[in-house]
Amino acid sequence: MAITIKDIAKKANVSITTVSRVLNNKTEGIGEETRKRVLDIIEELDYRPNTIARSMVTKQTNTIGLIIPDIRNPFFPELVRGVEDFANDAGYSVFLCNTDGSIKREVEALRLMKEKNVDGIVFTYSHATTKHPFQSLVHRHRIPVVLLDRGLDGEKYSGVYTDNEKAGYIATKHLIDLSHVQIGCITGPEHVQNSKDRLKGYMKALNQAGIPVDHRRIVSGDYQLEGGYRAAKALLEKGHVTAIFAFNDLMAFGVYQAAAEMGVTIPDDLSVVGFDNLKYNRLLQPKLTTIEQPTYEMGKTATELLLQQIRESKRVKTQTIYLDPSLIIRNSTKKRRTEDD
Amino acid sequence: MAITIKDIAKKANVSITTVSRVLNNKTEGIGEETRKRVLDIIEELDYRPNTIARSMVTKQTNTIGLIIPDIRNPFFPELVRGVEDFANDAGYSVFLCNTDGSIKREVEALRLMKEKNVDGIVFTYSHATTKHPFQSLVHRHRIPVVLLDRGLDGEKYSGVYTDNEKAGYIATKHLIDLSHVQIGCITGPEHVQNSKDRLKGYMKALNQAGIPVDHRRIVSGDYQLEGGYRAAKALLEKGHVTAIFAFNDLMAFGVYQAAAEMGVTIPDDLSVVGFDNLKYNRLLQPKLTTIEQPTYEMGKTATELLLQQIRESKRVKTQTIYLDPSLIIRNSTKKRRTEDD
DNA sequence: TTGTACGCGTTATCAA
DNA sequence: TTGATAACGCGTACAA
Repeated sequence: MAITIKDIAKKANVSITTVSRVLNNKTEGIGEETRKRVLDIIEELDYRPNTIARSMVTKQTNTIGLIIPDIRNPFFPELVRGVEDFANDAGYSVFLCNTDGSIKREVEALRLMKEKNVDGIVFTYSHATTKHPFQSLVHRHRIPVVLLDRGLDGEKYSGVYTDNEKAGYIATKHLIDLSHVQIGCITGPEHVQNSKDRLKGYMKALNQAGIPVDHRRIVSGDYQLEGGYRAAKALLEKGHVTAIFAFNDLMAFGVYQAAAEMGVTIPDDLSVVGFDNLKYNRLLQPKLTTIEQPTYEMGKTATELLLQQIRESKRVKTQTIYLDPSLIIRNSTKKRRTEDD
Repeated sequence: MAITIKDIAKKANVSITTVSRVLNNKTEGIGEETRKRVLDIIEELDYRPNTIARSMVTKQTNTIGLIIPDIRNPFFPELVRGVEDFANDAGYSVFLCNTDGSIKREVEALRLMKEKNVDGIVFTYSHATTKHPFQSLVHRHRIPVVLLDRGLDGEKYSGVYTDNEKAGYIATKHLIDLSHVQIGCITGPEHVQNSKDRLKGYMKALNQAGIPVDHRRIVSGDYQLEGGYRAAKALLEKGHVTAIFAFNDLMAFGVYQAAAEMGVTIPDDLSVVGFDNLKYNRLLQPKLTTIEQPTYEMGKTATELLLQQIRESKRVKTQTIYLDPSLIIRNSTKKRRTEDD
């Protein structure tokens, strides 16, 4: 059998209460002498309190859940480390759960987290619909939640996001500044909030420049390389684009592939802007102009917010934090060749 | 307050024992009628048993720990999904922990897992030294462990690996078959077992072909892009290599960068073989010849072994499983130009 | 300053 | 077929 608080108590000739006090650093009501004796014995036996038993009474597990679509999407590892590092430093462990963006699995994950009695959940919410069962679940269990990266209309829950509308705006503006007019864009899945916001920014930039929005130039992607490839093919075949704004780098990779196959040269024939500034996009030739979001930071911030919410369980007012994106100009964008050149 | 087994019992006019039986599908000793009644009420109240309380008595948490160096290394997400998917399907949750390959953090992670009472641990063991505190920890707590990807000399613990020696052999053999003689190699960190094994394979192939091993052609890397870059620069500057075998794709990426900077053309001036077959190495130009290992499968298999060990807690004999690597020939390797050409 | 005793929600043992 | 009750290991109100 594992060694328990009782064993320590017996060996130190004190009650378990006393040991418990020492364990929890209760300063008052304990003799310096006994404290030391207990501490020594704890050390000697390498005793660790049983967190399960402790949780039974404290109702806390020092554990949080992290629900994401798919860790294999290269955007997420950085985010996950942000969450993990902050959580660990604060004494929390994290359950990781992949849902592949399926509502069914999101609900399962949520239930699971509840059963595991996590103290809170960081959730990258793939479905920006208010009908998501998420709402009733969270509400019924009163479990602290912070949304991350992908949110929900309104500010009903705390959340940490990149300012996606702004990002979409500056990316598109950059292309406009390079004299591009026929600017295609490849969105993420339709139900993902950050994609919607990036699209807003895209349209805003066009409107502001007096360029009419042509819906044939807006193609749905899936945030995967393959979707970017297909979308780019469609855009390039229908012609009439001199630039493409892909809503993430992965899809921009697909654009590169499609362009290569079709004999379209980047950036001479086609300018490309991506999103995320993935570490390994430096492999691309030419180097990709892209939007950088502070991914690691986002994970950290979300976790910070969550722990805050957990500790001051009184209704801390929900906060929504938008972090600033920035445009990184490299070699995949270039001034459009005009008839005059 | 959350709803408990008591509430169900009261509402169904039965004892908690009966409810517990229904919950655990005890077939014998329960009336079909009462079972149904209880089940209905459980459904009606959407009751879920408290896993913590359950764990208190069963000594099982249905949780496993997964300890890896860094999820941001693109090799690991695939591995992690393999573990996660298998574990989840079997009703287990997984704690993820990054150690950055530091022994100190590995030990911390191990302790943490122990405190969280995980039923078992999947561990990618960065330090193939028998002095690792890991040993005493695991032994003292009698906690099932399966090593993954990176092991330990000997077969003291169950483990799932790629047959790295074979992989190193076929990669090198491929270069030799292309008439290369001056073949450099960039290893992983020195204390990592899989790097040692790959090196064995490399040497074996050279020996078999009667090519003397030149230790100036063996450079230590770190399994990171940057280390591959530095090592490649060293190899190319000292000259005398017409081919490089990088012990992972990430470092092969670094080789590409170094080559580009130094005006060395792949594959005309330099053949390159990588290792891992990362999904996004398809972005490289020319496409990378590499070793594929069944990463996802490895994660699955390791978890399968672990759960087996957990369930049949009687000393299941330790198993070591080697999965087969395969060589994927693309465009980064080419027959060496000889003086006769 | 220290200790006794109860409760957390569940399973398991034994009796009815 | 069912139920009363003792564990599991810890924190804590209350008593000493």
